[in-house]
Amino acid sequence: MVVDKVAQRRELKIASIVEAAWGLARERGIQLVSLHALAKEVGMRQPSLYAYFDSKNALYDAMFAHGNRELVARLSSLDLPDDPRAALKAFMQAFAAFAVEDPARNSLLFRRVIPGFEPSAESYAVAVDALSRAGAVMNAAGITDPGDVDCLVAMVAGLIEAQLSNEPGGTRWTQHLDRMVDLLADDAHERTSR
Amino acid sequence: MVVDKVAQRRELKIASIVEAAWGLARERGIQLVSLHALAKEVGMRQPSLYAYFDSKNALYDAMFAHGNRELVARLSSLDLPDDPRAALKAFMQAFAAFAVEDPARNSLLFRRVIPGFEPSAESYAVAVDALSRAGAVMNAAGITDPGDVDCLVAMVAGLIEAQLSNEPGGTRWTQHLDRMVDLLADDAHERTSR
DNA sequence: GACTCTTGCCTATTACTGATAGGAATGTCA
DNA sequence: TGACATTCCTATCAGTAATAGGCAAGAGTC
Repeated sequence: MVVDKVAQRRELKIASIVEAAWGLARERGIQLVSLHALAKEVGMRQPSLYAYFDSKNALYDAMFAHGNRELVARLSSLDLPDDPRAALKAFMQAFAAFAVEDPARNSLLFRRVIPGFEPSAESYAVAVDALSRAGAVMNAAGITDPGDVDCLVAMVAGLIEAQLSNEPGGTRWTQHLDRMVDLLADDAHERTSR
Repeated sequence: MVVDKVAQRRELKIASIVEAAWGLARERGIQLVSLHALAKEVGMRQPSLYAYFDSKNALYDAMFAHGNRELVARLSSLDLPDDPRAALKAFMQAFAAFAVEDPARNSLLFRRVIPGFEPSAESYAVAVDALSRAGAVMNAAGITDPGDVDCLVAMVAGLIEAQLSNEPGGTRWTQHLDRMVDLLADDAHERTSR
C-alpha cells in the first residue's frame, strides 16, 4: 500500500473540488455551476478538471454522493425519542430541515433539475441507504402499508417544496409536518385495528 | 381597426412559435429547448426569433401563460358533482391528471427548473386565476383554514411529483389523492365542529 | 545519477448556446 | 411613387462542455 500515497493525494484533490463546486452551487444555483468558474475557484483551467471527472455529469454524481453522505450522517446522529410516533415526527423534522437549509443541495438530491443527470449505481446506493432509514422509522410508528409510506413521503416532499418556493417566514410548516404524521398514523392505526 | 390586420397576423405567428416550442419541450425536455432548433422548426434562423421574443425567458413566459390558459380551460370545463367533498376529489383528480399528462408542461408551470425565469405579472395572473378556482372548491368542501389549504396543496403536489418521478405503472396514486382529501377534510370538519 | 513513465496541468480548438449589430427585401400607407 | 415599418437575413460575440496534443515535474528502477 505504498502506491496509495499518490492515490490518496488525488482523493483529497477530488474532495476539495467537490467542496468548491458545492460552494458555487450555493452561490449561483446548482444548474449554473460552470466548469470554467469551478476551475478558477480551485486554481486550474477548465480542461484540467477532466483529469478528475470524465464529464460534468460525473462531477454532479460526486456532488450527489457527497450530499447524500451528509444526509446519512445527519440522520445517523439523531437522538430519537423512545415513543415511535414522536420518533417519526422528529425524524421527519430533521429530514425536512436538512432539505430546506440548502436549496442547491435539495435541488440536486431530491428534485430532478439537471437535464441529463442520472446518479451512478454507487451514488444511488448512498441515497437508498438514507431512504431505508426513513422506512424503518415509519414502520416502527405503525406505517407499514406501502401506500401509506408513499403518501407520507409525498406529504413531506410537498411540504418541503412549498417551504422552499414560498416567501420566507410563511406558514408554520414544522407544525404541518407533525399534523400530517398524526393524520396518517392515526388512520393507519384505525385501519389495522379494525 | 384596419391596422390590426398586421398585428393579428403577428399574433398568429407568435402562437405558432409557442406551439412549436411546446412540441420541442415535450420531445427533449423544457430545459433543452434551444432557439436554434425552434427556429429550424418554424422555418427561420435563430436570430429572427428575437423579432417576436426579447429573450429566451420571454419565450418561456409566453409558454408559461399558454400552459396556464390550458389549465384554466381544463378546470373550467369540469362538470363537478354536487356533493362538495366529491367535487373536491374530482377537481384534484383533474388537476393531477393535467399535471401528469405532460411532464414538460408540469416542469415549467409548477416546478422551478429554468434558472433565471420568473413569470411576468400578466402570465402570473393567469396562474393565480387557476389557483383561485382550486381555493374555491376547497373552501366549499370545508377546508378553509389557510394551514389546511397549504397542507392539501402540498399533499397533491407531492403525489404529482412522486407519480412523475416513479416508474410508470407504480402505486395507485389516484386512490391516494382521494384518501388525502378525506383525511384532511374529516380532520378539518372534526376540528371546526368541536 | 540518468533512465523511463505516469500524472497534472497547460494551450488550442470544436460545436453549440443565447444574444446583438446591421443590412436587404417585402409590403403598407400617404 | 416615396417614406416607412416589418420581417428576415448574415456576421459576429461571449460563454458553455468537451477533445486533442504537448510540456514539465515527480516517482520508481537500473
